[in-house]
Amino acid sequence: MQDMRLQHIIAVVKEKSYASVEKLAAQLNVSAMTIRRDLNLLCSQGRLERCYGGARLPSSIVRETAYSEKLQVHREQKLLIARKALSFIQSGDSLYLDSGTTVGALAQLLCESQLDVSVVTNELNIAQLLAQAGLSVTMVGGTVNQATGSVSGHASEQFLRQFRFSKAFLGASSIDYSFNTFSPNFDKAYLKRLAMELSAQCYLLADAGKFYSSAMCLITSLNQYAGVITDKEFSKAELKQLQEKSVNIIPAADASL
Amino acid sequence: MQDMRLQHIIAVVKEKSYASVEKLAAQLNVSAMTIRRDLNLLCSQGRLERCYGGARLPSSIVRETAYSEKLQVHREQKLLIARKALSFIQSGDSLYLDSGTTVGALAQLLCESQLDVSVVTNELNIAQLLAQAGLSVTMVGGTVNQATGSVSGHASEQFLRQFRFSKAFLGASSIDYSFNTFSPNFDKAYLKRLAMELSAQCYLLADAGKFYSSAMCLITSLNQYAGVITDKEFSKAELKQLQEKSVNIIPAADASL
DNA sequence: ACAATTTCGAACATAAATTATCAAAATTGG
DNA sequence: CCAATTTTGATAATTTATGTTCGAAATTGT
Repeated sequence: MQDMRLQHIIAVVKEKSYASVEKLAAQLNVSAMTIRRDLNLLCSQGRLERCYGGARLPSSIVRETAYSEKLQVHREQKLLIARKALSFIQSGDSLYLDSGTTVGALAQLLCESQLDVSVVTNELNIAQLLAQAGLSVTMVGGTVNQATGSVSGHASEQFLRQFRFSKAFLGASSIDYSFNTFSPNFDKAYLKRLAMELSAQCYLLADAGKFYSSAMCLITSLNQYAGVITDKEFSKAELKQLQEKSVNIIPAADASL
Repeated sequence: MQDMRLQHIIAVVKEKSYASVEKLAAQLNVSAMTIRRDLNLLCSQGRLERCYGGARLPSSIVRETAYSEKLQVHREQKLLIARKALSFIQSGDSLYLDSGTTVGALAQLLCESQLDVSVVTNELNIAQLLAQAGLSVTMVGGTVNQATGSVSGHASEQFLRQFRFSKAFLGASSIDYSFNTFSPNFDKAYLKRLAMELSAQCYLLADAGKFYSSAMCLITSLNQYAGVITDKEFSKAELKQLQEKSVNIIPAADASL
């Protein structure tokens, strides 16, 4: 039943570019609480944006999200994931940090930590952040992507092959029902695969919203990562499936705090 | 509901380039206090600028990065030099933009221009700026320098050799009495020389303050540049000397304005 | 420079929306 | 059909948004 509701909500928001909790609750004959849960779900999937009293279309278009602003979205989850990831890093590691806001959060924590590591990254913001903090950073060369400020392409691949890493921390734009990771961009997907080849261990950082959707380009399957660090809570059925595919899920929120 | 209000306010300000607290309060059926709170919020986000009794469009669309702040020092001179440099660029050029604030000013102007050029740069800020403006940008890979946010080193040299440029715009930290250019860093000096080798024409951008001091590492002599764009006013004796050494000085401030 | 006027922002009060929590209802899998 | 899980609804506690008042600060006119 809730599937219908979600569809309806999306439709309404798309048409009117805004919908209030109250009206949706009346239209759909459910309580406001249920609508809020739906909106929060859709928001976490990036399908719309939440605001006090309702929801509106995601304003992702062109809106100049400064990097630090962008980090604010789902900041708690991302930080939780990043904190967990940080616990896998030791002084002396040679790291590859992929592009993306969750990995960006990890970079921030890395700055504040006293860890002595060498970092290679393909994202301009991350390179800048870490360099300012005095860490040893190498920027991957290549074609700069307008939207994300990351580099990719043939030149990047060639450049990256000169390195080897003890650990890589990667993002992905989505994860489908068969537990494969995806990126919307072929060059980026390839670069991620390459980084995985060059790393002794690699970890996927994925917030709950990344699950169960897919993008154009396949990266790899979840069991290729040494660990998948996520804040998503899995049902028993899901956990069983994941175990069958020998995927190593590392919950972001637990013990270490 | 305040989300809608913010949208409306932005729209009004964009259209009329100014909106008063009073009128907005009347239009939107809320108290003046609420409008003030909204305006202050939008102002803190840099989406508009506050003024007594209302708000107006932000004066510069350029964002408040630490970078563009840095450009403020000697901003007029740098912009004058950059504007002159811009006049040498045509659509179709393949450019190398060196690191440094004066070249950074050129990058800003390049963003605002409608020129269709391909750019390779070794500075993170410049890469980001140009990419956001939708230009075709390639970032040079390599070790990131903590202070400047530029890359250099062996990996950068190797990377750069893959390219050829129609024009290069370079900075220098100082110029001595014998009209040689200098950099405080060996790797950077080498990278600049390399960029010059790979470019059909190269221009030095140097504000008046750069003259008559020296740094550790020699780059090259002034006559190796196709042109030296500067705001410095030379004496007749100096001009004679420069002419003897066949240095092509291009005054930043003149005619074209 | 001074006073009159307007605008501003802090503090409080109130209303609305949200979250957290728990129990009831619906759904699912055997 | 029953037990286990998930979804939903109701309530209280919390957070957020808005309006009002009033003294301080800015602007204007003289």
